[in-house]
Amino acid sequence: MATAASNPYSILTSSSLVHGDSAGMQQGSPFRNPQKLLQSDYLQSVPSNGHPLGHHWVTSLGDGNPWSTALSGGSLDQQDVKPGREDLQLGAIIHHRSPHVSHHSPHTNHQNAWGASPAHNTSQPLNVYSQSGFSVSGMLDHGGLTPPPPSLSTQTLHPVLRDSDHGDMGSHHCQDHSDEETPTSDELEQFAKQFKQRRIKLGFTQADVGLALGTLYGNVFSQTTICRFEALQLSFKNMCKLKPLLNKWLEEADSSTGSPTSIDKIAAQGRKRKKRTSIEVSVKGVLETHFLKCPKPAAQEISSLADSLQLEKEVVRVWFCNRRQKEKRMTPPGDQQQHEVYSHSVKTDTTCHDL
DNA sequence: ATGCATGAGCA
DNA sequence: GCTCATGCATA
Repeated sequence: MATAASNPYSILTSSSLVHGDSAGMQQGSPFRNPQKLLQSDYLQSVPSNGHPLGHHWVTSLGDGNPWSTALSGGSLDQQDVKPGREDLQLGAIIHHRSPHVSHHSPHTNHQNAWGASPAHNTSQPLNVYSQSGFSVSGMLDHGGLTPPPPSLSTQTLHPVLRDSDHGDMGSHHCQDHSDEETPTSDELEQFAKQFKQRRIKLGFTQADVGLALGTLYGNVFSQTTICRFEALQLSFKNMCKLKPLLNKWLEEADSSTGSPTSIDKIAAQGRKRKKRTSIEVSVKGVLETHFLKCPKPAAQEISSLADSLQLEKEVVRVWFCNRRQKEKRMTPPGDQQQHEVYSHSVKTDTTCHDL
């Protein structure tokens, strides 16, 4: 059906012209308390952790072990630097907007869903921009926005789930932080919250920040990523990576307030993208059902599923990938409290034959 | 804000 | 083919 006949190259022009409108609506969501420490189902390979916690981080250790793969994979130290984006290296941080944004601090406290913070984890190989450490109290001097509530997260973090180095890759988690590397999950949560407040206060949209990061440090990020950061919808490692950058931006933005200037106009990307497939709700329901039964269907099963649903196999495959990924993040959309999710069998990750 | 998609790295 | 980071496109 839908082919990429539209305009793959969308030269967006107005994304930066908006007056923080997107920012205004972003905080509207009352949030969802990420309290579903679900997915204990596919933590098949966390047998000897010793801790019964069902945090998703644990599950990560099970099949993917982000700490290990990412560290060795190197996807952490460098992200793809769009070659065609240098043009936007203009002045990204220097466009101030109408300060119509007052404080609204939604502090919808959602306690960090990441109970497990690998305190030992990834000391980012990338540059650590952390030098001033983002003073919490120092940022309140503007509008008197209320500081984040005392995080009632008494559940602190678990000191490490267990070493991730199972002789897979060379040892490297030698985390000797000097200041604030490897923040705790709680710290990340607080930072994200404060970051959002400041950002809005300054009148920047998420997209602005993403662009600014590219201008300042060469790493462009999309509105999506900034959004997910603020919403804590990234992996712990990912959050750790972005935090220093965003922290730096905050400092820059704070010091350069009052420099109304050029808006940036970003160019588009050259990549052709498949038109987004819109899966019907009914079909989604079926997929969900299958997912609950088997989060990791075999290729064969995917095929049959795709066939019965009249979807491309690839679409189904990707759907499951995304679904799994979503489960690994926290703050699962639409869930307020934990519920006993699909926690049953599925120990046989590769062989779930049910349909 | 989020759903579907891409691509790198790994197994 | 999976995970993971990331983003275009869209609701």
